[in-house]
Amino acid sequence: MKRKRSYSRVTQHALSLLGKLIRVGRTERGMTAQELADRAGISRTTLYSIERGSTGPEVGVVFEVAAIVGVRLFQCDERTLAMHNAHLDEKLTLLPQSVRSSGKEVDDDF
Amino acid sequence: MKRKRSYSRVTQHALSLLGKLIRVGRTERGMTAQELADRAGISRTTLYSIERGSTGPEVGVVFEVAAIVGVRLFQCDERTLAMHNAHLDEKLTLLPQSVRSSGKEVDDDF
DNA sequence: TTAGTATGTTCAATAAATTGGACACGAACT
DNA sequence: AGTTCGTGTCCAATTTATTGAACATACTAA
Repeated sequence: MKRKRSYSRVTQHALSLLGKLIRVGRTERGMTAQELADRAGISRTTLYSIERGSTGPEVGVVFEVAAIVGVRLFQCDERTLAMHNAHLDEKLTLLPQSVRSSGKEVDDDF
Repeated sequence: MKRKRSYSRVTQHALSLLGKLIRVGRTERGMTAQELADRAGISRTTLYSIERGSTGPEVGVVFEVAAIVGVRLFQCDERTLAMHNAHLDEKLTLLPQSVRSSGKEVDDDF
């Protein structure tokens, strides 16, 4: 079966933006594409498609590259990241483990 | 050649966090995993691995799923996203188009 | 200007993700 | 209680991304 997908504009814009942020970050740090690719453990070809904002590359790789050039996805450091993680774990235990018909609104900051 | 990769903690934490945010968002909206998967045009299996914070899934798909359940990656709407995009385009034209490799120091502060 | 690199971009071979199916288990509803 | 449905998780077949090589172009420093 063919795997044809569509991506919303938000997604495309977000990816395009991320790619540009990575490119700017890389250039500002004086790294060549090859250097950054080596550091992230990927090929220059893949980095190229990431900087182009392609939808295909693996999340892990994209996040890694972003981290290397100082682009923080959640605008916070690792400590804060871990903290939010822990907090969400709590929250997840409070939510119903299985969605039946219609669960509703809980609200939380962040 | 086998593709063995390593992921920094920041990346792992970010992915873990994102997965949890997606799961919380989905649950709060009363969607089943299958519903969200259908909506994103992916299989439940893939959504599962996204919610688990796997590094493998495609960025595009992960971003799409996030968007559907209301998780904003850059903490802003599509308008702002497009604006930042345009701004970065300007910035990119100002930066040198090519980086000279000079064995320069890069600080990995993450 | 020229030599030496960095980048844009393509492509076939290879490695890996995605898929639907399957199953057990647990939670929610009557 | 029993039953239905959502989830956790594994799998082989299929679809896809990744890679390294290759090349042209474009930029930077001498």
